[in-house]
Amino acid sequence: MKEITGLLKVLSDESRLRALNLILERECCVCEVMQAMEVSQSKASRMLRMLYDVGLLKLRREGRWVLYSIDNNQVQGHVASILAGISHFLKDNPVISGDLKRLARAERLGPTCVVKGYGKRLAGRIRPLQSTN
Amino acid sequence: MKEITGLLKVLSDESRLRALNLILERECCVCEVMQAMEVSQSKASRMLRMLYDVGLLKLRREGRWVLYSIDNNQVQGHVASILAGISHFLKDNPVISGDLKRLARAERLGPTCVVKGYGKRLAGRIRPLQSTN
DNA sequence: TGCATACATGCAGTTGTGTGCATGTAATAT
DNA sequence: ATATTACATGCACACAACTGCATGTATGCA
Repeated sequence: MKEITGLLKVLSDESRLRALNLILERECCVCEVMQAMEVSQSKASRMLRMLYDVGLLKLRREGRWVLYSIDNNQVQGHVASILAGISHFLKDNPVISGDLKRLARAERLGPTCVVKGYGKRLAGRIRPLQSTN
Repeated sequence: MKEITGLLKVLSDESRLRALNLILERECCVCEVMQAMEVSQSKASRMLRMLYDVGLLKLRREGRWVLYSIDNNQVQGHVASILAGISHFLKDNPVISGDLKRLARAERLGPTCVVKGYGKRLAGRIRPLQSTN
């Protein structure tokens, strides 16, 4: 029972749905998601972690990067049909389209890619362009 | 976007999923749901109302009763496949089975059916057997 | 070995959610 | 009309969720 309610709870957040949609497009690292969605690094990391925790994503390390992708061993049967049902609501949505457009331009350069040329830690300083959500 | 997140948010609560499952079994009034789930009248009313508000249920009045049932005009296509996916997680669940068993014994007698013989208002006094959830 | 980078996470503040209690509303019966 | 019944809802409180900030951890490079 907690299995399904936990899954639905994670999926019932717009930001996490947007993040999931990016991963459905292709494997992503955290910094690509934060660029595509224009959110803070900690938020991007947490969204992916929550999707991972309910078994939707798997991860692999590649150098300094952590790459998240759909865990097709887990996303099967009923879970897959739920996701399929959800993803149809995301088609033709301007927010989703914008995310995908920015993802195409995103570079795997980490949190500092948005504000370059600083010698100091910046991860916490990258702010979402709109503060809501 | 709010359409799908709102739907998932309503579905991400165990109690509401149990209530939905009862309505999937058959049309129910509020007092039948409260008996089957052993919850308070206000909680039963609110759960059904929330399922109604996101378009999963329709209602009709019959005398003093308000009967909720699946709104098959709305529950189609992607929404239907999401519900189908969810309902598979509910099969063979002891809580769900208990709800259905009590629903079979439930009578359409209103909130007072559990504690009979009182001359005074009782609706607010019917308490869930377990206070959790 | 020290530093930079990519990601994770503890903490705190704000906001949202779930629920009981009490009461309101609408329909029916006497 | 008045009382009773079935359901709805305002209010308050407790608890959970979301997120920014600051910092921790792990990997790679010079």
